Amino acid sequence: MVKRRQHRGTLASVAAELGVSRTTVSNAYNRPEQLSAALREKILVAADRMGYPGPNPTARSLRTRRVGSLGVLLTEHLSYAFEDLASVDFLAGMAEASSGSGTALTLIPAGPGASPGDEERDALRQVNQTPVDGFVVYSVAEGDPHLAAVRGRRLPVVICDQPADITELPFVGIDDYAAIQPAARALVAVGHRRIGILSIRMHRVRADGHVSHDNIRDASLHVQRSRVLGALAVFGEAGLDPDGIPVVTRHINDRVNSIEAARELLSRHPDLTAVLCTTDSMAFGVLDYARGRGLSVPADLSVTGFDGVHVALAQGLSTVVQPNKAKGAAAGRLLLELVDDHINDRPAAATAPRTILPTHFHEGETVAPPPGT
Amino acid sequence: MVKRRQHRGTLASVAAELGVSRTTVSNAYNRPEQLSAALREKILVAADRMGYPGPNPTARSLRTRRVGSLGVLLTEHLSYAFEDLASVDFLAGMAEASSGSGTALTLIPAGPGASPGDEERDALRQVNQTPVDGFVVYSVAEGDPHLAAVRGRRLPVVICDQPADITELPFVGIDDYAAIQPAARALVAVGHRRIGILSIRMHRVRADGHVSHDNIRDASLHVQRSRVLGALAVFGEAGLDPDGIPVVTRHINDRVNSIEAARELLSRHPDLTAVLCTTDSMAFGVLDYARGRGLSVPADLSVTGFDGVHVALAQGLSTVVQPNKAKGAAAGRLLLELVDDHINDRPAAATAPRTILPTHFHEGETVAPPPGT
DNA sequence: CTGTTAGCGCTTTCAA
DNA sequence: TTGAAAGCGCTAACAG
Repeated sequence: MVKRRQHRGTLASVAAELGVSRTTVSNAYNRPEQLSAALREKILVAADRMGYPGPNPTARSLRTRRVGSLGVLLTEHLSYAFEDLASVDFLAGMAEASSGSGTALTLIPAGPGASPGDEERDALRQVNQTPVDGFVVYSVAEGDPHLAAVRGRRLPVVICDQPADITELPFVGIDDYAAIQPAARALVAVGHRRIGILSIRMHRVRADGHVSHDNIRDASLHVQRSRVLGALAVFGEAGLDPDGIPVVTRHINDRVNSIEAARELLSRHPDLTAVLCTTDSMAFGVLDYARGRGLSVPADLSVTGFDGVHVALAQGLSTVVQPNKAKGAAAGRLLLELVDDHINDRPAAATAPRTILPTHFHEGETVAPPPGT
Repeated sequence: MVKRRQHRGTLASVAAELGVSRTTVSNAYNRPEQLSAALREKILVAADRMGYPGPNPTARSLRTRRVGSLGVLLTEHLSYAFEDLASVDFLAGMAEASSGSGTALTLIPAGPGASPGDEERDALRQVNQTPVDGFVVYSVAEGDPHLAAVRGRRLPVVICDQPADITELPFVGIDDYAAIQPAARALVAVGHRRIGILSIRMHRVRADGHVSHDNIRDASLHVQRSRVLGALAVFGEAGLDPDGIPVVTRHINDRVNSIEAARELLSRHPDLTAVLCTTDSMAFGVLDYARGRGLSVPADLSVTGFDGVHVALAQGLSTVVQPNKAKGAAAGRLLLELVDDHINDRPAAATAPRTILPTHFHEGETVAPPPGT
């Protein structure tokens, strides 16, 4: 017996069928120039007839040390990522970068694992189990165990948005602290003095409701922290009492939670004349809530957002526009380069590149002087 | 020399370091109950110290024949998928299904390949190169070579939306022909007689502009074809001359193209009092165009959409609502089951399951009697 | 509870 | 142009 090497569809089985060597069949797929066109055609036809789908990608990866897919690690449940238009735009950018090079995109489920006690082991498992050539880590909290797991796996990594303080790793993001300031200034410029802030989560663990400013300062989610602090700085400079500015957060920024957050803020502080939001999704919540209460925006209440997603711009929201798609494209392209270097054993750059993309304030139509001015 | 088996970080190197066998180290990761807690801990700690990130997923996959990721094959360029809110909702559903089971999601770049001549070989390469446990094929044209490539690879497959006529493969979708009819009926019910139709592409190759009804009948994209034919049937029953109903298509349904399509339709047929669209995105294009021309909707022009994406409902568009997210979840769950059966050599069901999900018409506020009634 | 043996399917020198 | 040999890193029997 000839060592039953031709299970169902393997290179070996095709080679055996045709009486050529495995190398030759392999070459037919990977190095057309290494054999005659006629032989190549003969092999491909035979393979087709035998139902051989071509070299098994897993085996090939093991040998070549290249998978052909970039991993994307997203905060929290994967399905939230698709509900937030900003992260969808980011993914569109990544898709553009990766598909340009024929590389696939693998979305890693980074949800809180099945066993709450052993979150770290779960995270390790989720991250380590999936074959990829490198990772883009998108907007993850500082102490997230998934991030630790990604770093443990000796593969190229690009961080997008947060954590922002890991200088050893390449970074793509914006200057959140400065970016939000034009929105805050727009509000004080037209005379608002009683302003509230709505933000999505600042910590990995859920803690909805009013947050103290101390709490903000040691938030583990840098992006939200910077935006809130940036706005507070502007309000302080304008002579407002920073401590008089209520900040309400929600862990998830979907429709229901955003409306609920607006209700919490505005029913507890009915005197507010403006709400600054750290995402467009929360601003939509304020708009919805205001509509429900018969408040007119901006006559009765001014609102600003952050992100500049399509719908926000189309609806005339006054908001900070950040280049979400460009961010994804930049992160994707950078990672592709790093992967290439890594696979070819080229040394990494001495210092990790940091790309800070520009933002701008879109005036929109949801800011006006406070009522009675 | 001991056969330098400890390159940098391998199971073998950890085993050698500790003087145990590879099996034992493997068990420490995969079968905790097979060794003492103390030894396991010792191994895990040593691995950590040595910078061993745990079993290489590619090698593991090769051995276990399981990758831990589901492939999603999307029409056209990957980045379009993120621009269309309906497909984003679909992906959210898939993400929900897959992450529930700790499985990742791999998006296959199915764009028209680099070499236009050899599209088929390119498609094969893209599909065959990526390690996955199975595929969900989302809304792909009948003759698409990527679909052929997917079928060639002997892995479980679920088709979503189209092609609808491959009865050998499991299918998840809706009844497009019937689904659009309430929208068409809503228009004729209030008295519209001069109606235009806007649709996204019906063929794989780009062909923007007015299309003949013959052209529609042999469209390779079943979904669009069914929607248009379903609407035409209603109009015919209502006594309209089907041939008098202009149909305009665009290959891509982004904002710019949709507005442009609306312009083409309405400037060539200024007498139209209503536009039925086969996607919400195109309906938005009509709304935008109408606003630009000073036309009031629905007083001057009635509009209906299809998909029922969040924004459409929020904006009061009269549209057909289909359960995009549920479709993704159903397809994902089904594929997970099939993958499980496949890996455990359980035989597939004799007949491929077909899941047809329900749809409904959302009345909205963009349909009213034609002007002058 | 631990170790030995035998591959998973492929690519890659190197030699013919 | 083609082929033989040598693994890539791991896990699944099976036997101790």
